[in-house]
Amino acid sequence: MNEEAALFKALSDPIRLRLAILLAVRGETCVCFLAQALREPDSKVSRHLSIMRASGMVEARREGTWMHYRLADPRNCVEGFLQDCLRGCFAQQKTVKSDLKRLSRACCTEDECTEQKK
Amino acid sequence: MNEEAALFKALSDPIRLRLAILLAVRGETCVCFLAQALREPDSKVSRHLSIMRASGMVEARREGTWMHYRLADPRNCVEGFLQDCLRGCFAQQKTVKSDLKRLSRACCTEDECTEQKK
DNA sequence: TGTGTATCTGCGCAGATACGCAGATATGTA
DNA sequence: TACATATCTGCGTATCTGCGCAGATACACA
Repeated sequence: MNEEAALFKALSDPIRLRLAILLAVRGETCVCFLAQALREPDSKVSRHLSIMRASGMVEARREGTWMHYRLADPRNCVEGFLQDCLRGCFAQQKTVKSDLKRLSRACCTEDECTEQKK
Repeated sequence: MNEEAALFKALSDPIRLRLAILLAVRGETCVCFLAQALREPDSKVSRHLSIMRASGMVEARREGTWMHYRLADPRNCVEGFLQDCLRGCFAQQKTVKSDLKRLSRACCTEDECTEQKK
């Protein structure tokens, strides 16, 4: 029960919620792009991502100096519901739309953009 | 965005999560039965319920000395997802099963049981 | 080896949170 | 009015949280 509560706690901070939505909508993304999307300092974003990682909600993959974060595959019913919720409920949210726009712009001013988009 | 985060925060404490599940599964219930179901003191349960109420997630109705709490009707997509999650994901959870069993027992040792069950 | 970029972490502070306990409040009944 | 029941609230304390800042770490490349 504490583990489930920890999942909700991982989404209980506005910064973390925005990060989770971006990862849910856009898929794997590296820290610096997320920081630009949210217009928050790297260190703050990094710290929140590590909190989310500790809850098991996100996973990370290193590629050179970049760390790519993504939502982990749902391990149970609750995580499935939450990810559907992140993807389905927030697209029209004003803050989220701005975040997504800045994320696209950040990615596309970088060389690895094409690679980033697969 | 802060309002949505507040919803997750309301479920980020194990006591509140258990309360929300009971309300989702069993419907309107009064404080003393919830306290017996969780085996926690009334004052603690009452305080957590008031936190949930402040987030808009639950509503209360007074009937004599009893206060009946229930999940509020979903006001948006997120609240809908969360309530479906509460109802759908936790039924088999060990703690939840115990809570539900104690809740049934508590209701049925009281005169207003029949009324409680409608 | 040294330099630069991206990311993470230790620290101290301010404010939030959860707790138990005692007492206050609201209501019903006599 | 007085008393009982159910619920809520104020208080003090311990713990947790989020923050900015500075510096540490990890990696690529020369």
